[in-house]
Amino acid sequence: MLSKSERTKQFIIEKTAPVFNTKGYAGTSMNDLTNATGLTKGSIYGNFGNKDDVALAAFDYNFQRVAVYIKTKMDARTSVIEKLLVYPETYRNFLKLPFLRSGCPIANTATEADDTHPQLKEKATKALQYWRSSVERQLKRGMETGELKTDTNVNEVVAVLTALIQGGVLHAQVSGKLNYMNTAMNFLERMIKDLEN
Amino acid sequence: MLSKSERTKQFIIEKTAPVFNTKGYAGTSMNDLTNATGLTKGSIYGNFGNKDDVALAAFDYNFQRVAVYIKTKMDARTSVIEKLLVYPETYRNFLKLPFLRSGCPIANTATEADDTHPQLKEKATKALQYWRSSVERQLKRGMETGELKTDTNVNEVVAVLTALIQGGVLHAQVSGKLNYMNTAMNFLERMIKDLEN
DNA sequence: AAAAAAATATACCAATCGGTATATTTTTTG
DNA sequence: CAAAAAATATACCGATTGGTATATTTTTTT
Repeated sequence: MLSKSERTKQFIIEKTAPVFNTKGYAGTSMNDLTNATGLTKGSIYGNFGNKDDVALAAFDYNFQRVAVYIKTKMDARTSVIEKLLVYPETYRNFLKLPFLRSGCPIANTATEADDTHPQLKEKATKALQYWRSSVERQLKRGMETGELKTDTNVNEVVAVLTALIQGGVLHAQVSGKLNYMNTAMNFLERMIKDLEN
Repeated sequence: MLSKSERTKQFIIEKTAPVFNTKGYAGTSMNDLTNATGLTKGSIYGNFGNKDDVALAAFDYNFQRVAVYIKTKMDARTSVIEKLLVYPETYRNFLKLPFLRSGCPIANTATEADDTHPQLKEKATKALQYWRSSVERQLKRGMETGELKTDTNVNEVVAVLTALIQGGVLHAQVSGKLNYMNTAMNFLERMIKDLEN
């Protein structure tokens, strides 16, 4: 069984992660953290060294939730194209997913922490790298098995897929409307289906 | 001639705009503003009602600089396709442009001010609308003159163009590398050229 | 159940936050 | 060049910031 402190630590992360993703690192105060958890400052500082540590753990949690959600859906499918189609399907309805409602953790962290918080920025960098290499792996595997066209421009597909999603999320957040996201995802869907050999 | 206060007001905006775009609204303090301008707090509050007012004016300034830059380059060209190609050309080298170095004002504002600062969010919304309708107008004009294919999916081109740019800027910021941005811009360039009738 | 250890709450700290009243300087007007 | 007006600087305000020392409670061990 997990120790009390480990459970509380996890509890703090789960409760504060959405706050960090919504209000940003600089915009989230210790007061926000005590409100979100119902715990006192002393308790939070008993489990984390400082606010930074909570923010870093919260980012990992936020990113993992997205990553696990995508991976689970992909694992239930066989062909590479069907697996890749998880992306447009997911982000079409991203407002319905609680861990994506307040935006992509990578994008939110990247724009804020760019010059202000190096540790958070590095986490965002690693997360983006993970995402890209994950898509890249799928594409290469599909080319090896003969499912995808042999002349597939891997780098381009990766760049366009990720950029379309990030851009789409951003536009949906700003405009409050999903139609532009849907249009972008329609395009992405066709692009993915067009990879078939 | 501009009054002293009007000149100072402009001076404050110019000096603080990059700070807001880099550190974000919540991350920028009055102290940052006095440092950036060399003026005292009293002077800044003599020209602006509060910090919000400076931030809002700074956003307008940041966005206008990008908009004017793009428009100027476009006005020097005749065909719609050449005009649209200003986008990939510009964002390929966005790190060299001082007003784009710290990222797209819309993206930076959108991710931060989403739930925290309604006035800034509205400005970002308006700016994005302006951008989209500007691209849309070009496309429609191109279709009318017969320069572009008559079956051009206007909404889709607008959504993909803007999303690719926003996503590309974000990725470049996070990774510190321009290669993914360049790949995305290669794709965008081909897409634009492919609109020709 | 008692003792030891760990986790949480309370009460505080100095520093910084945005903002303001007032004094001083600079600009404009007569 | 004075006087009036406007702009800027100084010195302060209460509130909030992240953080900590210590007291209290809860959990774990014996």
